[in-house]
Amino acid sequence: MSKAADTAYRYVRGEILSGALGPGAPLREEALAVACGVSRTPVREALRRLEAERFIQRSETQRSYVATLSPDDIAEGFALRTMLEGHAAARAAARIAPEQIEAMAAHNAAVGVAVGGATVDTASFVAHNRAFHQIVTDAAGSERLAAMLATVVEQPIVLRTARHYDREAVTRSHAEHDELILAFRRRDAEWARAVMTAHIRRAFHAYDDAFRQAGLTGARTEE
Amino acid sequence: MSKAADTAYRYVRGEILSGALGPGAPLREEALAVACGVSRTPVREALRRLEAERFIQRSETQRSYVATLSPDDIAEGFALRTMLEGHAAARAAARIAPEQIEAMAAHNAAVGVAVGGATVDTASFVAHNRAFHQIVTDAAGSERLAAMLATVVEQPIVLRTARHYDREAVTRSHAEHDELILAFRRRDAEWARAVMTAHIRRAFHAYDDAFRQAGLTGARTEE
DNA sequence: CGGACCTGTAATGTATACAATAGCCTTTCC
DNA sequence: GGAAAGGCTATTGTATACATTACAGGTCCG
Repeated sequence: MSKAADTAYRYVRGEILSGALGPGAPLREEALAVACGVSRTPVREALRRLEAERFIQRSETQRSYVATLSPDDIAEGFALRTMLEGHAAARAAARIAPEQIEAMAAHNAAVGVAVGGATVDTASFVAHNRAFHQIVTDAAGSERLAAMLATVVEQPIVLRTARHYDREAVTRSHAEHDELILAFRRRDAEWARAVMTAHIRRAFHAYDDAFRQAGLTGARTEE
Repeated sequence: MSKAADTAYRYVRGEILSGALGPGAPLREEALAVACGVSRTPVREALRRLEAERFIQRSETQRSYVATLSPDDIAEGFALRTMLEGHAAARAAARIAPEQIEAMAAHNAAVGVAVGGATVDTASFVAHNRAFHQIVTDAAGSERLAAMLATVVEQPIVLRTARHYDREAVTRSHAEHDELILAFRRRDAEWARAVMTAHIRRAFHAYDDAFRQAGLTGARTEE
């Protein structure tokens, strides 16, 4: 995407992920255009892209709103992420380069520092956790898969700013990352898939616990 | 989408699926605009949507071309479709309405007619097969899942016009559909998932065989 | 003779004006 | 006073003009 469209995309996406625009908030093209100093044309392009990525929903009358996720939507999002990221780990095990494994180890060492201090360094944890997972997605070598993951990975980020991470959860996360690295070193696709699957499932329940604690209706684990 | 944008979307999509625009063909906005009697603006919107759905790829310099799929892309597409449609079947088993099951049975009866004659009625088979699978996707009740499936289901349609279906393959397909209906009647999610998974995997190999027969490089089953 | 740069041409990116449509408020009639 | 209908306003859809960027061809210099 080019300059103005990219500006609009990042602006709207940022407003949504930061929580400045909550679920259901209306998105008027003209207002967004003046807010980020471009014309409506690139704003429209950004909105359509965000719609494809499920950040935005449109009414039957073509008006745009920040997406509202039901508990089932969230549970389903995690179910899809579990499958897709497990699959990505299996593919990555056969394709990942040694340098990428080292980069993952470096990011996970940083995660260890972030969760090992007196208080959990949430910002650092989030950044290195994201980078760690991104390497797996990249190593899987499937753009289609990467695009699908993009629509489910960022979904629950809104809550991240609202809560402190549970130390036990992030410590487990760190250990699971280490095990994934071991699976990659052995190039064991099924091991990698299993570790990643368990990792995302545990993250789902950690998220769900925090969600309920925040006084909202939790997602239902079905099936 | 509104009128002009929808016109452009269907026009370009149709040209790609019909094979009139082969893989790698350049897509110039102005030319497409005059071809379907609208301005560049709705054409651009259609191209961006088709890009999100992976029908179109863009060069680093922002030019648009009909997507070219490598053998690994195709194999990966089927792998994703296997996972996602298996998941859809499992979800559908818990949610599908009796009328939907009856509709599936009706479509599969039509499939039986299409594949049981002196020659296979390809057009009828394709139409009813598609409707059958669409009911499963709808019954799964997840728009996100439906959107993901849309990007992998149509992928290999280009070849459908070029070959006659193998009678054994379509007959098996018919039988597998029947078994899926049985699983739905019992509301057995894991049975439904297993049947659908096997169904798509078999379809992949049928596709791959036809692909090789057509003198092209077949997709590689990896892992 | 080859390569690099520069210029012309053609494509895409952006802005803006205009058209169509949906929503809302007001007004009018029962 | 309420409900329905009509017009006004706000928002999105489309077209077009202009800006910007990339590709290609040629020319100039080494």
